[in-house]
Amino acid sequence: MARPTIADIAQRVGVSKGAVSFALNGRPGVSEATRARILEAAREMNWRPHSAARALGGARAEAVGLVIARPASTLGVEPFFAQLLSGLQARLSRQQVAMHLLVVEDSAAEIEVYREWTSAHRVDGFILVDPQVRDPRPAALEELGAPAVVLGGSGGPGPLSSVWADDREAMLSVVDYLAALGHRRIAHVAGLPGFRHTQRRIRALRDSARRLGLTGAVSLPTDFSDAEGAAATRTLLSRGRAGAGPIEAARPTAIVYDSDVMALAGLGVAMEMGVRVPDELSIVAFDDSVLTRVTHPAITALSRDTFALGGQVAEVVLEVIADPGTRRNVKTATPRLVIRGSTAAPTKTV
Amino acid sequence: MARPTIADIAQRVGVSKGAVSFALNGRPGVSEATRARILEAAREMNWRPHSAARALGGARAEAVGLVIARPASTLGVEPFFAQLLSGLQARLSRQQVAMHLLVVEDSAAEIEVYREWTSAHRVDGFILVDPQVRDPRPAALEELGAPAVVLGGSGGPGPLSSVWADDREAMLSVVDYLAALGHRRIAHVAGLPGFRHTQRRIRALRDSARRLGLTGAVSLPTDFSDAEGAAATRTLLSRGRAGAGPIEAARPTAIVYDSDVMALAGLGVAMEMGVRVPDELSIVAFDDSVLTRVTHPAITALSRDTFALGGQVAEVVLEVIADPGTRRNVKTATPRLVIRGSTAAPTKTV
DNA sequence: TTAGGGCACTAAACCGCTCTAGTTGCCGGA
DNA sequence: TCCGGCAACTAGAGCGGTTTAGTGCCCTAA
Repeated sequence: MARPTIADIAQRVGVSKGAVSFALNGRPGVSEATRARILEAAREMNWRPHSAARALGGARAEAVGLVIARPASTLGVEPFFAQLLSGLQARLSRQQVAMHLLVVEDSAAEIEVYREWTSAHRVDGFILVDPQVRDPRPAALEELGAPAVVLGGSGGPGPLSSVWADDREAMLSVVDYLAALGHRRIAHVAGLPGFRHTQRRIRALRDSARRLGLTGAVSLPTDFSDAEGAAATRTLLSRGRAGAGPIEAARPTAIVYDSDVMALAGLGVAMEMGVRVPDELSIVAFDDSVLTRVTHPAITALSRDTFALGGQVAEVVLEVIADPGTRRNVKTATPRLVIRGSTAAPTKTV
Repeated sequence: MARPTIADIAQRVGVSKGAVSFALNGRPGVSEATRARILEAAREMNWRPHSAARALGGARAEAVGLVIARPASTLGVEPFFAQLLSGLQARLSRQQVAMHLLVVEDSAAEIEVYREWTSAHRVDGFILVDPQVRDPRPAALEELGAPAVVLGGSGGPGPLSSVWADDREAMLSVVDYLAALGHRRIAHVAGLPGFRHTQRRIRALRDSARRLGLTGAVSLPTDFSDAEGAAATRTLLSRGRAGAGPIEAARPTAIVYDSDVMALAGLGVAMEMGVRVPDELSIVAFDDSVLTRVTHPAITALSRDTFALGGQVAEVVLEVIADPGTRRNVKTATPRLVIRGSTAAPTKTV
């Protein structure tokens, strides 16, 4: 038999479809003896449920959706995403919940996919990543009534659950640390300016600089690619070369990078330009991974357990799916600064 | 209205469900005027197809399945996987085909998931990764009649399509290169011994060593983790320290690593042990990524376009799904050796 | 004039499962 | 003895589509 259905089982055991359904789902309505016979027959016939048929009846899809609006090519570069995915999987697969994954062009396409997957009962909930400054997606998800959790959501208003880290506090800890070492000119190679967390970091740096009286604290936005990270570094390190620019345009003694990949690229540029790290330039990465640990010097980084983060996100999305009424707002541990060889007190040459 | 169905559309336009179905699927059977009215109504009512309902009727799921039997925690470490995923996505999303992703414990669980997803019409085909030496999975997929492509399949017998690279040739090119530099003692920190490609590489090294008359060519299997890579390196570099071991046990002058992560770990160990790279030890990675490019010295590596590889795999799986009769056996470009700073002629100290 | 064919469309079965509204048979109590 | 109640089970509608077997109707050609 191609694929046995409950009707086949019913026929074989000599009961009705309904009885088989009850038995297979552990529902009352059949005697234990009959249930045993049905289960045995199902096992023998190698029966598997047809989730599409169940979905039609309104059951769970046992899957969560993750739609990413980034060029697919950048996904593989960021260890962050892979780690996150791993963490998600680790938690989800414990309940045999799969992940439906799609990479799209932009937010509009992303919303359309939300629509389709929701109408089609293809997933039970969504994980929304890369929250933006004026982000149309949360409203769209609300309208659809789809359970969802925002990763990196600031925990602002709106009924969506979120899991987020305190970027502001993290940035402050970096600046404090660098300032304590004696750095006065701190630059920031930021990520995409449309991202919420990029904004939060930029603002934190600016505030912190004002408070500490640092001059020339500057944030350069990029697209997160190693290419733009390198370019930004080149720009920064070329400053004040010819000597007499204003103080703001003097070469920074420390650079904070919004991702490990960019920090790495920056380190490469520094070496290439003959700028010694950490003597002439301190480097801090706003994300930790294998990458930062294996370079020489190893890169001081804000470290967090991205794998665990994935697990937390999965946990919350499962909760929200189980009980759509709940709203969780989980603040994860603030990334901890791990001091490595790429940072030191600036030498007093300039 | 919560979610409009074709019945709602039919009622509104004043035609039958069948007519609506024909119109929405571009099938003949309705006049152009009616079709236009139906499409307009569908648009206005914000109708979306219900894929579960379609799946019940036997239609495509517009998704491919990827089940990975590895600890989820290792996924994030290997840039390879992320890159592959990106490449897959890039190709699949062009046709709005999603990916159904699940991480499981072992091959048995993997096969069970194949069963379930196939019976449930959840996916249209599978991508099978990490082919093993005596692998039960291809047979299981054949039995299920599920379209599938094996990534890294040797293109052996069996009706499954495959996409693979010539590991043997690649390994030969590495050994030839190292031998030409003057290396005689070449070690190999291999991956999981159960993997086909690990076996091919081990065999290629052994054959090559015999042909070139190299002594003490040895392969140490690992689990691909940086921890085991480091441990293997430590073992190798500790050899011949006290002096008078047999030649086979002397310290190698070159180590080939089966992954970039392990090569990185190995480089770290060498530095830590005070073994200078490349003077005292040459290092080659059997996989290229950001990782190998950013270290100092940068690591000589067998480079291939993993992103493109993902695209090829996606292409083949889409083909096989479109026409289950076809069997493609795509040999990808052999990884090309990119010479960087981690390899040099051995110094004649030993 | 009429048979025949094609077009536009309808009615209803069907996919596999769930779930509600019965129906049957048995048991205990009045 | 009869009836109510309950457990065990059945019948069948329904989920949202697709698809097949019609059904009129109009046009054309003999």
